[in-house]
Amino acid sequence: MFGPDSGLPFTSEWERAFTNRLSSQDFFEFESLKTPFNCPANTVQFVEEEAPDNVLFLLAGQVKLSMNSSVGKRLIFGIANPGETLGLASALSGSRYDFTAETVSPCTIVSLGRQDFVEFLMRYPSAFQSAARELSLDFARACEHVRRLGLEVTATAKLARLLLEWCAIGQKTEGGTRIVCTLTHGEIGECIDSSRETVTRIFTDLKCRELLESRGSTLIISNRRALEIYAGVA
Amino acid sequence: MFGPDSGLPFTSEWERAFTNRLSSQDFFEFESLKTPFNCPANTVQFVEEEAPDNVLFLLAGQVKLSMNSSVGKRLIFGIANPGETLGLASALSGSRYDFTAETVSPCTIVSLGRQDFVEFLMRYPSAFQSAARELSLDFARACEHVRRLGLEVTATAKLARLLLEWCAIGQKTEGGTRIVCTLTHGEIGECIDSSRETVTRIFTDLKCRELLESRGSTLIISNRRALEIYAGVA
DNA sequence: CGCCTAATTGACACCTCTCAAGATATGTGG
DNA sequence: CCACATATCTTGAGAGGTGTCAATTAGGCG
Repeated sequence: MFGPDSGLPFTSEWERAFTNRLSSQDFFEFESLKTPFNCPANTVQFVEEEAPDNVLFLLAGQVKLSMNSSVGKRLIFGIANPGETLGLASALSGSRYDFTAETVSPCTIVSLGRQDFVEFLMRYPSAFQSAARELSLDFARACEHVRRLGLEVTATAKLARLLLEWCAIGQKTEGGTRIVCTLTHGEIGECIDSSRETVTRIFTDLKCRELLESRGSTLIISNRRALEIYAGVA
Repeated sequence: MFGPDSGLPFTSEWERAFTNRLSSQDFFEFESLKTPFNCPANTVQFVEEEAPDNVLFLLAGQVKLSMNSSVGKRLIFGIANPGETLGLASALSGSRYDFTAETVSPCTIVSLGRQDFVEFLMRYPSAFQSAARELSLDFARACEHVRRLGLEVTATAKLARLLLEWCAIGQKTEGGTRIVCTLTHGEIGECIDSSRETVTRIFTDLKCRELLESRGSTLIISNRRALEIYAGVA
């Protein structure tokens, strides 16, 4: 398995933070809690409203976090990347999962029992602090989602805001900011609460105005400021 | 000030949880961190995007939590009641406030410096756990808001879902569930991302269908199930 | 090459926003 | 108690954005 100096990826930032402070014995205790596994794409890890038995640590792959209504409508809450923790809020409060988690690519995941996880955190305040920080960031992301859905009036502004959020983690080049987006138009629509067709129309419009370029799954935004102004993003 | 057995209200559930486990000396250390004050209605406590210098504990009164766009649009995130902590996520991560907090009635508030608060939590894991639980509930509430805005299609469904959420904390009587709502139609609109007029129209419609009664600031929902079905709430 | 998914584009309907006018309620001062 | 001011609610009419349905094209993969 992984050790403090193994060089293998840690499950998340907080794990790296606290394993550095553990003795070998404590570290092995933590290791014994881990149950890693691999799974293919399109596998549901847990479903919203389910009781939170486990916390998941995403080592490799991507996981789609979504909310589903009984009438079939779906809203994509976000895409989790390696290093992120899934079901953290539910683990800490014991309330049911807030969203559904489904792999979008083959994943390596570590699963910890909720009780074991909580008890472990109680013994290592620095680990607890890191977990709390991650949870705070989850909260901030949820707030950002509320802003995107509720504060922007038109679908154009919502999409522009989403693109600008993606820019924050995109790669900056001389030609602009590059974003790799493997989502379909339909899925992008589920991120901003609009239809597949509307996303297509807005993309076409943005390309005509030279605010956006796309090559395959890569999006390029040459002038972020112009995009903000055109879409009237707050 | 307040002591473990003073009988006065505690700032929140987590405070009650951990003060019971503290020695007198530790308790007085916590007390020394507190800086309580009173303030009138319509006072802004902190603004979104501001650096989080303090954590606030609401002892009495109500505080409106909202998000504002640069073009004047506003979204009401929620109303905080006595016992709730404001700015908890920002305190733990250090990132800027996610929303604006403004009193809607005269309030009694305890303010703690962010650093003092975090250091205190690090020394008392049980307090930390309670704080984490409250933060998790904040996260769940944010998710619920995302659902309300994004998963429901019509304004009627969004409003119905909001009413049903309020029912959860409302008073159950033989005639139905009673909710005290001091928000104006315009403010309710800001909760569900629709206009003042739309709220009026939907309220009128619901009353005609006998799904809702209103007497002053009291709303009565006699048949929650019927409301769910009519609005097609997920 | 053929199939299948995704993207594209157009037409139309509908919900909701905006604007406008008026009614009702609440509060204030004489 | 009345007159007035302010805030909130109510209702109607028109316009615009977006969803839905439908038909076609493009792209990926065996």
